[in-house]
Amino acid sequence: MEIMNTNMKLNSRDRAVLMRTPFLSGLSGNSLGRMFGSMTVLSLPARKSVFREGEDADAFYCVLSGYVRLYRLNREGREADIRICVPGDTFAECLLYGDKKYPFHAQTAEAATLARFDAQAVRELAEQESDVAKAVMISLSHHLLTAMDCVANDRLHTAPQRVANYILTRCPVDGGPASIRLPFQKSLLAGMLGLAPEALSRAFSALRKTGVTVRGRVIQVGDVQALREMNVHQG
Amino acid sequence: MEIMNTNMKLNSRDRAVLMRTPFLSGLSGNSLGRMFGSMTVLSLPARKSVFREGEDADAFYCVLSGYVRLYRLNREGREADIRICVPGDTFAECLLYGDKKYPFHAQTAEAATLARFDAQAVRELAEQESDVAKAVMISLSHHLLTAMDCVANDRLHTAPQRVANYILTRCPVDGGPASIRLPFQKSLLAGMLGLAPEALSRAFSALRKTGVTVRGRVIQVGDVQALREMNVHQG
DNA sequence: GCCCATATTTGATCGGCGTCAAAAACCGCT
DNA sequence: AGCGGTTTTTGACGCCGATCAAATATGGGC
Repeated sequence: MEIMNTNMKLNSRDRAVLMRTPFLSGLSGNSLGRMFGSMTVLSLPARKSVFREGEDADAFYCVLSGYVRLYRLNREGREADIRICVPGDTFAECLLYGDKKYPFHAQTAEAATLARFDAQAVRELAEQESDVAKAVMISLSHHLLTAMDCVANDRLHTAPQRVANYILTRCPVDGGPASIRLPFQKSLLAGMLGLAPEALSRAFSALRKTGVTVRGRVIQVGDVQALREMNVHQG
Repeated sequence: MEIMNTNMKLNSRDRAVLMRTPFLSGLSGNSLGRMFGSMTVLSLPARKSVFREGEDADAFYCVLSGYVRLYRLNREGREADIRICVPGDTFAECLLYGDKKYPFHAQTAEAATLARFDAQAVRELAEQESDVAKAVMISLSHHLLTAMDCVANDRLHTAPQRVANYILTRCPVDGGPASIRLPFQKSLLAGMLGLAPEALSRAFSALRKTGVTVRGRVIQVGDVQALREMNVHQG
């Protein structure tokens, strides 16, 4: 069942996440206050819809904890993830100057806390305060780059390459061995990479010969540099 | 060979295209004048690089005539289109508040005329003039929605479905027969839809049984409504 | 530590699309 | 209208990844 705490006080962790987002980190005290004024906080259980495609788009969101899937359905009901939002991510700001309807579904992937910003209020604020407008532009730019990356990645790389890329983005930059822990279920990662869970699983086993071992959520990389080069020489 | 006419006078057609872009159409006279001040016009022959991935990003562009491909390469040199820019489109505004380097290659697909805007100048202008900031936000929002559409489309639809969708976006909304003319080569359309040219060709022939006939650049649709429904019922 | 619901892996199969090569159609030119 | 370079289509083939089903691993609660 749904739990929604409007005007709930933020706990310190959530508050820290919120202040660190590109959206709020650059704001003056005045703008910040007004942004908080247009904001409410909500907590949702896992697999709960935040909004559905086609609904009136009257707010955008920032993830404070948990994960949110943005996805679309085809006519047969199969779903494809467009983006996985992690703590600190904002989503659906594109509606600020875009459509009047949400162009995709949003659903929590686990229990999540979200900050909800009233679209109309922020739109007006952005017209008046250049630091808010700048925050919106930074955020939109970043998401646009990420989305274009995603298109290129889907079109250029095979499943093992995408997985290797993902691992590399979460590894310390130097070569040598590394160990990372996935912050969420593998099925969520699969969707993020545009793969079926089975394909992700097979991609992991294909990477075994490049020194990648997986146990549960823990991924061990024998040699980060070698993994990077595998991606250069073959698929 | 390259022809670049800095401060060239715009012809009336190009000027009309430029004024109709979301970028300039909403600006006050003052902002408009300053935008023009940071702008130069260039004409390029077909297949000429506009900029390369990794170069310093010091300008963004608006297509006045012709087409520009934004694409990326994988390690084997295969290219994947990220976006095809048509007259009226701006591209690479994401650099305004994003990276310092272009994140993809841009190349003319045929002879093209482009307006080039100095990034630093527009960045400063956007800080001062809220109508410029708004234009940037509108443009970024729109491109973000388009890019997300593209991801969803790639992940959800087969080649014939993507082609049908493309045709439908260029058809009059009512049912009944329609005839459209592709504004560019089929190979460009293929890249736009994330397909090899051969796959596009086969997709067209798969659509024949739904009443789509292709001769050269002319596409005839027997029944727009039927095409729309084909997309509902099966791939 | 054990149990159970859930997540993940593995196997088998199949369709879709990329690639290479060759034939055909197209388009701009004269 | 005919010509020639380019684009598109068609055929043959193979690989990648989706799907379905069944086996196995995982991890949270007791």
